[in-house]
Amino acid sequence: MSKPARSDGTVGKALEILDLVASLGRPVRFTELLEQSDHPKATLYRFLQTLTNQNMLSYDPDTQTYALGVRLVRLAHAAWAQSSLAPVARPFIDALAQETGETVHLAQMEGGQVLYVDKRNAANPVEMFSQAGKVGPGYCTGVGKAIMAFMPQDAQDRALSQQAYYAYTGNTLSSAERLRGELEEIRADGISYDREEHEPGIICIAAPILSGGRRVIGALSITTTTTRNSLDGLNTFRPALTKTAKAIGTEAANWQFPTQN
Amino acid sequence: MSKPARSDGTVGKALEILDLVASLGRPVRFTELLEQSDHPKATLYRFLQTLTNQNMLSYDPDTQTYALGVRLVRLAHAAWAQSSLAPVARPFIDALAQETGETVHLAQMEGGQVLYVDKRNAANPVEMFSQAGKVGPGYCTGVGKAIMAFMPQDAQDRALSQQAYYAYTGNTLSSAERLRGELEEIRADGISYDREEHEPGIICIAAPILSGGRRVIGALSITTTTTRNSLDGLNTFRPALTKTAKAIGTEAANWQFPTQN
DNA sequence: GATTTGGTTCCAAATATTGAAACCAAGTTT
DNA sequence: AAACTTGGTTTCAATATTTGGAACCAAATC
Repeated sequence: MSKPARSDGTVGKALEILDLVASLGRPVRFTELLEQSDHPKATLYRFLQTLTNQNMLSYDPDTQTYALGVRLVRLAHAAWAQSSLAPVARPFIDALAQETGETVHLAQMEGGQVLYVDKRNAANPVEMFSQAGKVGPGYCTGVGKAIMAFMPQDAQDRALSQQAYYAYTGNTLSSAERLRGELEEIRADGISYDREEHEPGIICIAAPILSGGRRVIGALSITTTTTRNSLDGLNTFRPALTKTAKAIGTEAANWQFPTQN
Repeated sequence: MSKPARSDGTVGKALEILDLVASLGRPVRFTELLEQSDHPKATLYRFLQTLTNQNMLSYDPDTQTYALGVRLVRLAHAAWAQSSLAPVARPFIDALAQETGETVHLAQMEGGQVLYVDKRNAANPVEMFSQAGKVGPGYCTGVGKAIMAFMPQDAQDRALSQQAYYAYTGNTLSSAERLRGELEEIRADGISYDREEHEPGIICIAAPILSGGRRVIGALSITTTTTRNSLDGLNTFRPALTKTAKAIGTEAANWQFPTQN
């Protein structure tokens, strides 16, 4: 603690409160928030008022609780649709899932965490809103490592410092040094693996998506279980995976919004 | 224009900018935003900085454009998951779609507009993130009218004044007075219809969802086309629809977050 | 009837926002 | 090549907002 945490004025504080509500994962009472946030009563109260007015929060008078508001859903829909990554990648992901018969993830990174923006499961063809938007740790997932490996130095340093390095399994890379070492290899190789580092029995192979072949904007992974398949088995998907990732990267770079001049 | 529009201080202005970016529907240049927003250069610049810092916007250095950021997607996921409506309604919607063989929508209202939070199509079993989050007009959709009909007076008045009353079709209710009249009937009857008021050939039957039988928190609709079915045909679904809506309403009211005491 | 708990309002002091204007870097035009 | 755009960033004093301690209110509890 005691991190000044570049706090971006009033707007930053308001968003912090949204995150707080989100992190609790359920509708919350005023007092509960008061305990968590270090704002005085009056201040918190006004933020809550404002955010509720703005439909960023909703207030349920029956239970006297605050929850995240519908405006977020609307904005997120727009975000998804106007991103150059997710909509562009969609058909490619479909194809890859089809071809491999395994689960495919598309992820971006936010604040050191991995954010899954799309997912395709060979079994049920389309995944649902309630799935996209999930977050996961960066340091022990295939997509997280793939993205970090290709970040510019300063961003990578920041990301490395934001990891928790909790050892989920015996294979988890549990220090910044070890992770940094692996990132170098990944950068050289162009591929990352999750060797049961996050969950026992779950393995994956991932590749970064480089916009125009240069700037990393996300990652693509093929996930399976050790009972279904193996790392060697995943390796047979490598050509398809890298080809798809590259295709998405060029497509995303070229994706100019329709109204260009 | 010239509407003071209860502007909730700095936070409100920042969110206004997010909406602006969202409304343009594609990545936008600084100057473009400058023209649209009535902020001076320096002010807009700082807002953009802040929002980008906060991952509410993303900046693409290649194209020099701003787009909505990934943090929104993460927050929206949480919003969806912690809402007492959408997750609770899910299995009911599945069942209703199954039973009727028609398309089922679940909607809430935000700022006079209808926001679709879930959708189930008999044909493709699950609908996708890119679909949930869409918005539509309130005054000429079944769900919109169902929700407004059951709002408390002051909220209804506000909603009525927020409608555009553009006549999409010959059947569109194109004035607040006519709409108000219909809302009364809907309130008495407990059911609303869309009689090709928004799109020719598209009809629907909708029912409000009342939390604990009192407070309206959304609406449920069964949609079809005039070629597939008819208003009379839709009416045969009425019992199933109202039963489902009522079931969701009680369930949502009882839905106390797990960690209760 | 007194006391606690949960929420809302007041107001002066502290702080953040504001925007005109200056500035800078790249491209264009002349 | 000099002058002039266009697009973006920074400065700084004036101004408007936010801040939070404390008072206040209502409802539930002792």
